Amino acid sequence: MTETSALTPAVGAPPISARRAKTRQRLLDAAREVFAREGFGRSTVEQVCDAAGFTRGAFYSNFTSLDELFLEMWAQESASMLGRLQEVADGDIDDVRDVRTGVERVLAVLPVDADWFQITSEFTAHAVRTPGLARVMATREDAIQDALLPVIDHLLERISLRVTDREALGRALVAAYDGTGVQLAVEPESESAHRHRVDLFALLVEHYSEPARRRKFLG
Amino acid sequence: MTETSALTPAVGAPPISARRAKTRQRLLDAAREVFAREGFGRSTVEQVCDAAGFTRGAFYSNFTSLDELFLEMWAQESASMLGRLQEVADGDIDDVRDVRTGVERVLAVLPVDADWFQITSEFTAHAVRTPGLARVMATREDAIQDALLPVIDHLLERISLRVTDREALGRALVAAYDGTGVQLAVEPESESAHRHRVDLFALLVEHYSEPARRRKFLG
DNA sequence: GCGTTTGGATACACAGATGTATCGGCCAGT
DNA sequence: ACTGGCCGATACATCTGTGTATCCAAACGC
Repeated sequence: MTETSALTPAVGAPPISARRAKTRQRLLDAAREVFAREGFGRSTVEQVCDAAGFTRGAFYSNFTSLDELFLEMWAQESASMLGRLQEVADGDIDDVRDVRTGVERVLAVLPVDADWFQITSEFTAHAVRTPGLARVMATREDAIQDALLPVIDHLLERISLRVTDREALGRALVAAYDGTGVQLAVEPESESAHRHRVDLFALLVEHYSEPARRRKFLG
Repeated sequence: MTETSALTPAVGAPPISARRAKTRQRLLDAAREVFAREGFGRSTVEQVCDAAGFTRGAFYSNFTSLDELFLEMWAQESASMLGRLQEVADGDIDDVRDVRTGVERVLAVLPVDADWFQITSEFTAHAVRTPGLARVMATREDAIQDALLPVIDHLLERISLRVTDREALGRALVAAYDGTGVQLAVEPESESAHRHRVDLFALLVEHYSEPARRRKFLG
């Protein structure tokens, strides 16, 4: 279900008071922290409540299960990421002169912290074996591509390039992001790991683009 | 001195009887199945024992914790994968005429099943927050590269190519493997997902290689 | 064959997590 | 202020998993 930011009270459901919204958010924030530290499977309701400064009563008043909390936290964080991506497209890109600087601009807004990688990684594993969640994951892939490609388009236009195969580029970038994420998480603070990530992204973008003015040569 | 039938007589440790080795293996096999189905964090000793057809007594007689069992299972599976990779290098490659067929040959021996992806994915997350295990992961990366690159070399030699930047290619391939693994797991049985994986591998190999006979042109 | 040893089964004591039922304080609106 | 309802705290019953101590049977040496 995509009852994401709870800004839209479902019809028939009681409206959410400001107080309630605040404790919900504190629980969500605490959950992110605890899941990252303990792992999703090993986290307990009580740990989350402790981290949020509540007792379990607050939790059961707001959520029915850890799974539900996890899902909402995930949706929130994903939405936030897509929002930041959008800001790159809307922001000032005059200083972007080549593919690399464009790539770095994009990567700067994506969450690189190990915490988020761990959460994502476990969620993925969890989702794969949970039919309902598998679709959430697939949807996420699509959403990322939908948000990412316009940004790429915009940046490439700035340097007179155009994407040749959007589908392939989108998939490859998502894969590259996930794959290099593992390496970044395993060897944190490694400068070379980050450089390799940028290299890989730039390579992909360049491979799937061509000069904007002319059609692709055949022959 | 009746230290007769020990397979690996670790100094100080009691030798492992054939019977013991067999139950250990049954537990290890069961663990792979249960971890994939339930997730590592949510698996219990009893679930593993049930799947293996034992009681918890057998488990505690052979392992001290689930972590230990997990680690041994992981090591076993990894070793098996590297072994199969080696077989590709040693096997008949006369029919490999281009990069794509070589890539397909390699990918065919790597474990593509969703089970293994899930296990790996959770283990990675787990390892990142467990200092001792992080090194195991880093070592695994190195081991994969060490096993993979000679195979690549061998296959490329067959079609008169040579690798230009081994380090970069190794990292990129591992990242591509992990990254596309997510996609394959999320949309199982998708033909296009597999094709995209092959495309990505081929692209990387081609980008990081050059004709074997001549040195790289500069200028 | 026959003890001896080895290895897995059984039983138990304990720790920790869950979910629910209930209570009480805090913040509206008048 | 007063009060009614919301919302988080508290207490309890229950369940599940763990680890260990002990028992019993099958395998091995002589």
